[in-house]
Amino acid sequence: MVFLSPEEQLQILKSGVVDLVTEEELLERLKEGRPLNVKLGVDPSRPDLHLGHMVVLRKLRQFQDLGHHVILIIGDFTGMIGDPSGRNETRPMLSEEEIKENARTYAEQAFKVLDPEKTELRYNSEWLGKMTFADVIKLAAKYTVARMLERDDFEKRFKAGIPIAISEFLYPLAQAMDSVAISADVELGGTDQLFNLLVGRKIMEEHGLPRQIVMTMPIIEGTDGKMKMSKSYGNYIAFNDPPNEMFGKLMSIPDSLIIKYMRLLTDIPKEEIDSYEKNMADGNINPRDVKLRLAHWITEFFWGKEAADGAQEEFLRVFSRKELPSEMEEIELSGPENIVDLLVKIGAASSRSEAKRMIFQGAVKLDGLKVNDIKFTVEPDGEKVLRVGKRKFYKLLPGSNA
RNA sequence: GGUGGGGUGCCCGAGUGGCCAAAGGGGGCGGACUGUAAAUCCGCUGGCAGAAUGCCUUCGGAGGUUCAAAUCCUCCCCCCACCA
Repeated sequence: MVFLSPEEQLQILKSGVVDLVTEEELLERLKEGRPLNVKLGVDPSRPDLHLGHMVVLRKLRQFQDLGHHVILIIGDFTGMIGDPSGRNETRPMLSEEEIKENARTYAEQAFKVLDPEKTELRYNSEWLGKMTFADVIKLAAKYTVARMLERDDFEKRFKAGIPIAISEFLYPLAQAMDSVAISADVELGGTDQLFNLLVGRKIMEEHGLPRQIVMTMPIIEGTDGKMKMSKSYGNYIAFNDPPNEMFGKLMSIPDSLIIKYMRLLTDIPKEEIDSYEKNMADGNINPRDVKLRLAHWITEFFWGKEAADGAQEEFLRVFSRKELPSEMEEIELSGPENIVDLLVKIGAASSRSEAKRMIFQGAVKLDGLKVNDIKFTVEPDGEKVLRVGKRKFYKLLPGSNA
C-alpha cells in the first residue's frame, strides 16, 4: 500500500476517466483518510471477460494500490429474473449453482487484474431478495418516467419504436439499491453506465446516505474497430484467449486503434506512447511494429513473457514470412478421402457448398499446391499439410487405425 | 378496448401474384496486394448437385385460393403508434 496525499491520489485516479461526478466530492472523500468502498456491478451470466472489461478493472486496481476497498456486486438477483434488455429470446433463468459458478469464474478472471486480497464479493440477492412489492413501489416512486427516458438508449429505443419493458426501468433502481446496501463511496462503469450510476446518487440521497461518486471509463472498440468490444459482436479479445490467439487478434485491430489500446490497457509509459503516436503520424515508424509492441505487452500481462515471445515468433513466422505454424491440428486419414468430404469432416467448412466454394476460390492448398478440383482425392500416403484460407492449417497423417 | 402500422436470410432492410434463394447495406469468408489477421481493391455468402438456365428448404404460425404466393384470403401469435 502506498501512502499518497488526497491530491496526489486524485491526480492518479482521474487519469483516463471520461466522467467524474464530481471531482470535488472525490477529493473530499479521499481527505477522510479511510479506505473507500469502490463498487463495480457484475453481470452473473456468461462470464467471459475481455479487454473491454480490462479498462474498468485496471482503474479498480489503481484504487486498490492506493489502499482502497473494491466490492464486486454479483447481480445474482437480477440474473435470476433475467435481464430483458436487448432480448430476442428469453434468457434462461440461472440456477443458484450456476450463478455461484459464474461468479467464481468471473472472479478468477478478474483477479488477473485485481488484487484478490482487497476485493470483496457480494451477491445482490442478499438485499434485493428481501424487498417486498411495497418496497419496490416505494422505490419506483422516487423516480419518474421522464427521467428514465433521459437515458440515451431508452430514448432511442422509445423513439424507434423498440419495446421497453417496465422491468427495464426497474433495473437502474435495483442497481442503485446495491449502492445503498454497501454504502458505496465510488461506483465505476463504462461510459454507457453513466445514467445508471447517476440514478444511484439520487437513490442514495433519498436513503439519507452520502451520494456516491461516479466514474466512467471509455468504452473500447473491438477488433473490427467499429463497434464496442462485446461478446455478442464477436469482436472481442478474451482474458482466456490462448497466447497465439490473443496476439493474433491484437495484430488484427485497425491501425487507428493502436494508440487508444496502449493508453487504456497497458502500463507502457506515456512518453513512449506519445512518441509512437507522433512517429506513426509522420511515417517514421511502421505501425505494424508498434502493434507488435502492444500485442506483446498485453499477451505478456496475461500469459507471461515466454508465452508472449512465443506468440510473437509464431505470428511473424506464419504471417510475415508465410511459413507454417509450429503446431497444427493433426488429422488422421483412414483411407483415400474426397477433398470436399474431408473439409466438412474436419470442420474447415460448415457445409459441402461452402467447402466447394472455398475450393473454387483457391483457398485450399495441399502441401502448397492449390486444390482446384472438387473431385480431388487425398491419399493417405505420408504426411501432408492442408491449408484452408489464411489461418487454418491441418497436418494430415496416414491413419494408424485404418 | 378502438383505430392504424408492422413481423423478410447471421443482423439491418427492399420487395405486394410468376423474371425471388429474394435489391441494398453491415457482418462473415475467400482472393489480390501489403507493412500485419491494418488499409485498399475484387469475389463469394441457404442446402444438395455441379459444365449448367437442375433439385430441395426459407420470408411470424397454421390452413386455403391459384398452373404459380414473401406477395391474395381465413384464423392465430407477437410488436409498435395514436386514442381511451
